[in-house]
Amino acid sequence: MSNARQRRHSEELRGRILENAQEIILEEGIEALSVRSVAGKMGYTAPIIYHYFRDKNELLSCAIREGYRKILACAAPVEAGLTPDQELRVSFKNFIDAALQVPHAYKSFILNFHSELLAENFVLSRSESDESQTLAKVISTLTAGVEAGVFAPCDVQLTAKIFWSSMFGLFVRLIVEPHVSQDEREALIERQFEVLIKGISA
Amino acid sequence: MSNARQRRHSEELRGRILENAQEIILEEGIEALSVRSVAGKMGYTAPIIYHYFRDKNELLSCAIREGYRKILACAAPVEAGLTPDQELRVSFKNFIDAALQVPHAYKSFILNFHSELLAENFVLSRSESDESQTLAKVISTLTAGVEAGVFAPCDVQLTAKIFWSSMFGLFVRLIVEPHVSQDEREALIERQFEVLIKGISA
Amino acid sequence: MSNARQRRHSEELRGRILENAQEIILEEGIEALSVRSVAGKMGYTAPIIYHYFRDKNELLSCAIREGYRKILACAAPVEAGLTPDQELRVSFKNFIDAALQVPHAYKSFILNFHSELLAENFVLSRSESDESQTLAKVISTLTAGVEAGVFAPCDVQLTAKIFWSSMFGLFVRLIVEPHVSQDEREALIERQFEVLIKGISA
Amino acid sequence: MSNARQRRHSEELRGRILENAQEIILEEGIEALSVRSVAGKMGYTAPIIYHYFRDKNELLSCAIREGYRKILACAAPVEAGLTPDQELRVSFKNFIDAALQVPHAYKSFILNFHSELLAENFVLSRSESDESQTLAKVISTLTAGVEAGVFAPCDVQLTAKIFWSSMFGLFVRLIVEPHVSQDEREALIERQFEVLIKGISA
DNA sequence: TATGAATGAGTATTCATTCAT
DNA sequence: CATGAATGAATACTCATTCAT
Repeated sequence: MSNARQRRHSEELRGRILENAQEIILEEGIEALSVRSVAGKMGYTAPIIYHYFRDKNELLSCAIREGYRKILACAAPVEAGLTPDQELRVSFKNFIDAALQVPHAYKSFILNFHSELLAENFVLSRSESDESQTLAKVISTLTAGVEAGVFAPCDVQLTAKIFWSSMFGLFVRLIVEPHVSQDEREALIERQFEVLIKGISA
Repeated sequence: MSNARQRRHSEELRGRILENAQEIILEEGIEALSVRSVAGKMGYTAPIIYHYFRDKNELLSCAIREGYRKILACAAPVEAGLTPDQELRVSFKNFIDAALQVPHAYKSFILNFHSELLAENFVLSRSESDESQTLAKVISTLTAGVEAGVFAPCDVQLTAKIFWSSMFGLFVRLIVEPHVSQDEREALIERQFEVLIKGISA
Repeated sequence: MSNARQRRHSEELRGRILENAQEIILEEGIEALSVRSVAGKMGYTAPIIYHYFRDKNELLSCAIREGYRKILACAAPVEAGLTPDQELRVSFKNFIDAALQVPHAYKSFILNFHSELLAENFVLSRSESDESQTLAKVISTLTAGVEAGVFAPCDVQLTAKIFWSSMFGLFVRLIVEPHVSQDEREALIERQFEVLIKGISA
Repeated sequence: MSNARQRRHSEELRGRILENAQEIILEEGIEALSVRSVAGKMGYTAPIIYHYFRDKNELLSCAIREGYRKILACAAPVEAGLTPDQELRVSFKNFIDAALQVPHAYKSFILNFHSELLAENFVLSRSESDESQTLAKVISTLTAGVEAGVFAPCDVQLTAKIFWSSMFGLFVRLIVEPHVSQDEREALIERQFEVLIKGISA
């Protein structure tokens, strides 16, 4: 068999390992992930993992990182033709709604402050030239709003960060507190937007 | 006599165990806490722990709960004679400043979503009659502000919650992202208050 | 307080320890008996046991021995005026019926072949002058039967032993096999007597 | 090739573990069997056991079951051409003689009322269609005897059971009481057969 | 008399990891 | 490529026992 095919096969297997690891994390929690549990889930035995990952830690890091990316990718794109404040509201609302349908995933991936992962997802401490994807859209929407005279002139970078972190706070609490009714949740999200939007309005 | 002294000794030892457990959690992370690690740290052997705690879980819960209380106790009380918005600003600012001096503690205790502890610290999902201490002060200040005509009339419960969770979000990010400069931090806190206060003002 | 009273108290406590140990054995099985479990059951702490028993083994031996004696004492005395074969039948029947009402007790005490206990309850290997209580009555009844011409002349000692051990075998199986219906049990006992009595009849 | 060899090796090792477990049970009693004791006896470390047995209980069950089978296998087959009563006498005699040469084994395995094993060895409570091997031969011999007019007509099932349990009782006592002389033993066995056979004769 | 403290030895079990094959 | 064997180091937990008080 050709070298190339082997390589493809090899990468594919590595990918499958990661997928299985993510499934275990989601379904049984992060401490249920063991070298053997992931190998066993795939019908393999433990040592095979070491062909593809140096040690358990590498496997774990990669799995969490990928899981995190997958989740962020879920954030639905926003339809065009909205006013800036609608845009902010809709995009966050979409994200939260999507997220709360798989709260487990978020608890495992977003709230897992795994050291290696953390550095990759800084939001407050990035330089302008290196903005996180997450933040970029907020910034552009805010800028548009300020230019349109809807939002008061301000340090857009700074404002985007506190907007984002405010929403993050509500988001985390909603994930972490399981007994908030749907109505209550809607009310909280709505009220938070109301306050924030009013707070940044012209 | 002996009885009393023994009892005091016993309680003191229990306390020391908890302190050592908290230190381990702080210094090495929560998964480094084992019955033996805490006993060993104190120069004891493992079984003695079971004199004071039914099992590891009880030890863990108590340690986390106490750690959490210690931290909350740090939140400095606010001086009198402030306007409602100043009061909110000062109390949160104090809390964040105090917290950021022991950021490790927060990562371990506040962000440790240990199941047993979580239930005790729900903020969003409490009924009115059972408000969390954390929230109570926010509510009373908001109410005072609304009555004074400083804040716009609103659902005070709801608004307090989103106020709190917004601050929580910023707070978590500040803990989690270690490379935010003091200036930047001040600016973020200031801006967030600005927006929130404006958002709820009359 | 007087020496005598102390002594009485001491013996009484020793007795209570044994009773509690027996209860544990009966209710939770023999491997549930630990120095601490028995002390705890009495509201005491473990070390007190060592005032009354050298070690756990002594406690265990004594408890089993006493339990065994209590059980044997249950064997109801037989009414007078019966023919020898009736007497045998009735006395064994009584014993088995009584025993099967607390099968747990038997499994724990009679079937517990604890080395020290065993020696005290030999049935086959006693000398004539040292017959076990258990056997004595069988022997006297057999003797009476032989003298009355109901049973065939024979080595009464030997016959008593095999009579006893035959019944013991049925008895053990009935205790050990829990799914024998009452009817089936009656039939087994009846048939066994029939065969044995016929086997020793004149 | 390698696959086959490995498999053989694997099964052999499993077998060796069981053998060592049985030896421990025989020599030191059943409560001396621990995962580590058996591994240690073989020069291995404990975890290897878990390659071959799910947990200690599986190891224990297998070991006891195998031990039991080995013992039953010892019961020598009976030569042909005997009368029914001779057949019964000889087969039981053989069994007892064989058994008493390894009395320890019996104490450990036959008298070990391990829950899982027990169910497999019920004798009294089996249905007709599901007779225990142990009982089957007794039944067939009895039937033959009844048909031949040697034994009195009777409920053969029932009679076989009491015949078996009577012998079981004697057998247990002989194992449990170590100080019965060979002569005495012979006499007991002989007398018991005499009585039983007379008891069921036509 | 009775206790609390403390321990040492032991239990079953899990896991990451290595290595020869 | 993949495995089975094997291990060392953990883990939580239990228990009998001792000793000073």
